[in-house]
Amino acid sequence: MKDKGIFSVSAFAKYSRTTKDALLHYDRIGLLSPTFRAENGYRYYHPGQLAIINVIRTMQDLGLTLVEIKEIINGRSQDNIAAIFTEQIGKIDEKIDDLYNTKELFVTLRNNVAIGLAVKEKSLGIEYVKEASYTLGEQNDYSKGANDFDALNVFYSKTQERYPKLSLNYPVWGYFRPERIKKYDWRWPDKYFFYHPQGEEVRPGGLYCVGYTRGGYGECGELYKRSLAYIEKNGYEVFEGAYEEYLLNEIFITDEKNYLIRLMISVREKESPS
Amino acid sequence: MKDKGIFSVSAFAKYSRTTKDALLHYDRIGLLSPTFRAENGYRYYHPGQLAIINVIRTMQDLGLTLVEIKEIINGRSQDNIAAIFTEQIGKIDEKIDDLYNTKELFVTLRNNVAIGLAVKEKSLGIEYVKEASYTLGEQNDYSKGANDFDALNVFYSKTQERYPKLSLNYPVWGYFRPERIKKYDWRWPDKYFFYHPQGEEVRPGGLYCVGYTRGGYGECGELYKRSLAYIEKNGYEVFEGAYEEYLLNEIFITDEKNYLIRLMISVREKESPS
DNA sequence: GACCCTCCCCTTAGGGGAGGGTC
DNA sequence: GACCCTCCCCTTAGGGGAGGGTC
Repeated sequence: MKDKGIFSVSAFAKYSRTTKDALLHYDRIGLLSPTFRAENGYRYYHPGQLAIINVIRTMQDLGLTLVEIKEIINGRSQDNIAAIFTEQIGKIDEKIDDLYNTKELFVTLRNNVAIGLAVKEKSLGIEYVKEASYTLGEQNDYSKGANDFDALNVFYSKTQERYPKLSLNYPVWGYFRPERIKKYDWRWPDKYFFYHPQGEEVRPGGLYCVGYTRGGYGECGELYKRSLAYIEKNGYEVFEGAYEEYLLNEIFITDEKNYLIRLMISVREKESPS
Repeated sequence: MKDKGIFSVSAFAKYSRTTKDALLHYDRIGLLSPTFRAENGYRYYHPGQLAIINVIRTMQDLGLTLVEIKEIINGRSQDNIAAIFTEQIGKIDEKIDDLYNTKELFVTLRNNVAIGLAVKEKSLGIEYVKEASYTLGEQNDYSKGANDFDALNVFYSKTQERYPKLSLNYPVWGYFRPERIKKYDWRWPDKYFFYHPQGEEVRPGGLYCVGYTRGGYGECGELYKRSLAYIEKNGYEVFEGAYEEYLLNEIFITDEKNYLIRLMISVREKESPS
């Protein structure tokens, strides 16, 4: 039965660049039924029905569900359709925005791996580090028995308030004030921070004692000690604070005692030689 | 039981910015189970498990399914994760691209509505029209009993070959050669075309007799006749061909006999006065 | 042999109860 | 009273058969 311009399911599927299953589904939910049914139950479509397929496809691109499309098709007019287009164009812009944000995160994370792979573990030395933009939290509050988990939660909440669209999957790292480093007190960070492209604070550039090691969260006491000894021995002193960063963390490494840690302690040359 | 750093389901859900239902689901499918279960069946989570939640969330952003995430988590290393990031960054770029294409289509369609609403129906006149980029198909082949549906199918296939990423939801319009217009033969278009930003052909700028009317596909014979009479009466003649465009089609209008049609016939001043 | 039909089961990532126990 | 548990049912847009008839 290949009458001119009359299609069976499969033929119409091919003609309209859909699948047979999709057409059966549309028929089932009453979105688009064949123009007539033969006595044996065979479905026959008219080529003009391609128009409806196009409408459906366009609406699907707009992100609407088949039920919504069905409603729209029975009641569409140039005005409400135009409104839908305007609305959806806005949504597309938002999605593009979100994708850019996600991409930035992934690029950041991937760069960390690259750094992690290039770095010599256990290496240690004084170097000049450029400034970088980041988001730095407020001083953590450990009173009333609060621990670092509570502090982290506070940091997350406040950061999300400041940057509602920012992914909280950026790795969070810890800042330590110079007083605490000098006192060998590096159990819990003073502030949390993370690097991300929209960061409005600036991690100062300058001289840092930069060292790497492997370990779990908070497990780099040995590296602190080595760094402080190195700083002392080479005629420097702790200056503005320390940044403890987990370049390869649980996202990349299974063994939670083997993350790659970078410790950067801000230093300056000692004024009066000891 | 609010031991320091031990969370019940709901507490851990809040801490990890998920929902209780999601955590139950993760437990069910073996993606993330509580560190221990009390004798009464209560689930208790350790704060360190937040790391896994972060991994899951990041991977979900990457577009992976929970099953894939489960596999990755048991076998992740900096190398394979880095590869996944690189791969997904590519996919994000593609998605952004697709969204831009969809957006362009929607903007085009919405602009058609705007034109449609602004236009005076039945208006007719000679005006200068700027050139525009579009994609023009080859001459349609109506031999061997082929009809316009077949021709359209050919046009779609070839266009998709040329522009694999182009949405075929752009409205397709018809071009008629001058000879056919003069012969009052405007049943089936000579070529199909559609306007879209990547179009590589150019619809020539110049003088056109531009008219509007309401009707179904192929139902603007009356407008052709009126236009030809107008052209004749005002000392012009048909020049390069005609463009028949359905500004408001089935996407916007339910009544298939009431689409808004624009007919543009290329004209020039007659050389020898009749 | 290729195509059509009608069941019927299956997939993702949870959300929403119901009914009964627990902090 | 608020929280926890275990079933159990539900959602999108079809895809994939099985079993039996039809061009």
